Amino acid sequence: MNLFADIRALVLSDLAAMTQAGVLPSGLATDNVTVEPPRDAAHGDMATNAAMVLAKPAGMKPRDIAEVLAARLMEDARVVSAEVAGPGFLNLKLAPVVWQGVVASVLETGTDYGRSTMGQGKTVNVEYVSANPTGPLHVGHTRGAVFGDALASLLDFAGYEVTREYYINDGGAQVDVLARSVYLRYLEAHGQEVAFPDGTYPGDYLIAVGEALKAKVGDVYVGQSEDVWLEDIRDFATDAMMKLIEADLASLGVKMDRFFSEKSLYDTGLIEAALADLRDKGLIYEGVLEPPKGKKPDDWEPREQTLFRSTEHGDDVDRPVMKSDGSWTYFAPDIAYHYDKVQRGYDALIDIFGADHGGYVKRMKAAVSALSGGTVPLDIKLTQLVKLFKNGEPFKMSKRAGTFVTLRDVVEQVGPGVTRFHMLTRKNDAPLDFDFDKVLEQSRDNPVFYVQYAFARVTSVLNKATEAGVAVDDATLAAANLNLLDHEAELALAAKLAEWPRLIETAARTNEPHRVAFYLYDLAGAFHGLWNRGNDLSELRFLQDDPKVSQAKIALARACAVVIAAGLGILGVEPAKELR
RNA sequence: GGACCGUUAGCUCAGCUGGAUAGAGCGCUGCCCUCCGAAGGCAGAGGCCAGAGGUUCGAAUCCUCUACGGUCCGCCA
Repeated sequence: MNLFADIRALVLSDLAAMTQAGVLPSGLATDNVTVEPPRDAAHGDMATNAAMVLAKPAGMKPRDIAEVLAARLMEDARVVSAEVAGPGFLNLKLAPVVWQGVVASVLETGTDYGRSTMGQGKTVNVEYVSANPTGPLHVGHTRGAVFGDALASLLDFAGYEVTREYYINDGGAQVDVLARSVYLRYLEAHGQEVAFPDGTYPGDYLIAVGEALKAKVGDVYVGQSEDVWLEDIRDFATDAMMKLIEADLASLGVKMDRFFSEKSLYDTGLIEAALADLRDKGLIYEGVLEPPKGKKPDDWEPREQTLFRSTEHGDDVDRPVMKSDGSWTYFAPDIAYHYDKVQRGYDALIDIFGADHGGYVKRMKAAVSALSGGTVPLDIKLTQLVKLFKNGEPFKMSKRAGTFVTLRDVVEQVGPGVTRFHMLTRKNDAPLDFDFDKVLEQSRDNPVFYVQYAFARVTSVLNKATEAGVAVDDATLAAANLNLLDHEAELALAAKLAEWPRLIETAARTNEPHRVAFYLYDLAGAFHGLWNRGNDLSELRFLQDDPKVSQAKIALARACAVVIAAGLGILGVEPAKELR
């Protein structure tokens, strides 16, 4: 149930009737007719721009249309008043029974309230994290992980069929480096003194891998040359790293549906197939690129390479897919991977990259556009840097000084819920401050706490009511006499709940889960506001002497908690029944 | 030289498909704690939405240019 959609449907049906009656000319496009909450609550509950949108094509004055429409709208029982305002807005005031109905509806549908069918079961692949399998995840990955995971849940809630996917970069030189690093740890496990030259990974996390390798193969690789052990150790090490990464993700509550190996692309001929597809479309050629203007690399020399004509699909320059020595560039398996996603039949693709990969957006979009013939949209979301603070002081990370902050560090210090919620309190493309102390602060300016506090207060009210012998299970509350819920402040809070289904659709359409976090903060604020008014005005308290009245008011409180739980569920955060 | 992202209150940031007098928290000023959880509450001040053009009934929102900040720019991953 989406109240705004319901009222919009009412507006459209009245407009159709006006056309029927000859008031409006036929054939008017009503796509741009909106019904939304007015910015200023004094204007009423909802506003429609119908008269303004239609005035020009109908050749009529906005106010003339608005007045006729207003009269018709008021015939509906849900509409108390419809007033023409400003340049031709129609402000609607809705009957209390509408808002009371929202509360009942929330309690009847539970945390599924707001679930949308806008996705129509279309399949969407969300690829995120996709960090190199060479070590534990760090804070930067954390933001991508949280964002991607919340987005996936959001789309699921909005009616899409979502696949969460991780692309393992296990085909390039970096996994060879990993293998050599593990080999050194392996030698170390055999009691040898080793040094870690530049170009190897010295991290402690490989010590255990070296020992595990020793346990598995004994000393057969000791003293052997690289060509003997490289492939085997590479597989072993990559496997170990992916287990580590999966555990990191699990600590944050992220679970992928599928891990896709870059290496598998080489074995299956997918790269060749993808490139053949582009070649058939006339988008592959041999050529020489211009050097980049302004900043010419010192060692630049023109070389003929195999190029993808990405400029045909919106890119700025064509991109090499094969190096001059005949091996693939990094871009080639990327193309093949997206080719595979297209072949799998997804209706839409979403990639989450770190902002430092912003330069790859156009070429990836070009590739998908070319591979799918423009039929599969690819949206790429960039997540900006996370700036760490400790007690207000910038917290510098340094691998060398050992102050390198991993995902695990963050989760262990502040918990997965706080981490996830806080990471979503900024738009994905804006930098984010993360202060280890402030995110745990229990005050109004910490959104995580403020939302949880609202949920905890409701739990507290439910407990008190139960102690007083008042039945407060959801079924009872939904069937309570909600007509008793008639104070303007209470109806305003119910109206806030009515915005939830609409917010879901907006957030899903724009692929912006942070909107959910902001909404929850807003809803929590409205709830606390009503609570505070109860301090001065006892009739606004949730617990009353008359059990019937209590039930009606508690129904409203419980409905807020249900929506908060639903929203937190999308963000992957556990609601807290009590705070200490 | 080019591409992408950003620029909204003193600070940190929201702002829906273009909609009415642009919002929140912090900070500031004033008042308030016997009260369902004061881990605070209420009220107020504070804005040329970076600048300039354009599109239209209407622009923080769309387009163009400029300024400032960030990220990136042939075979690396």
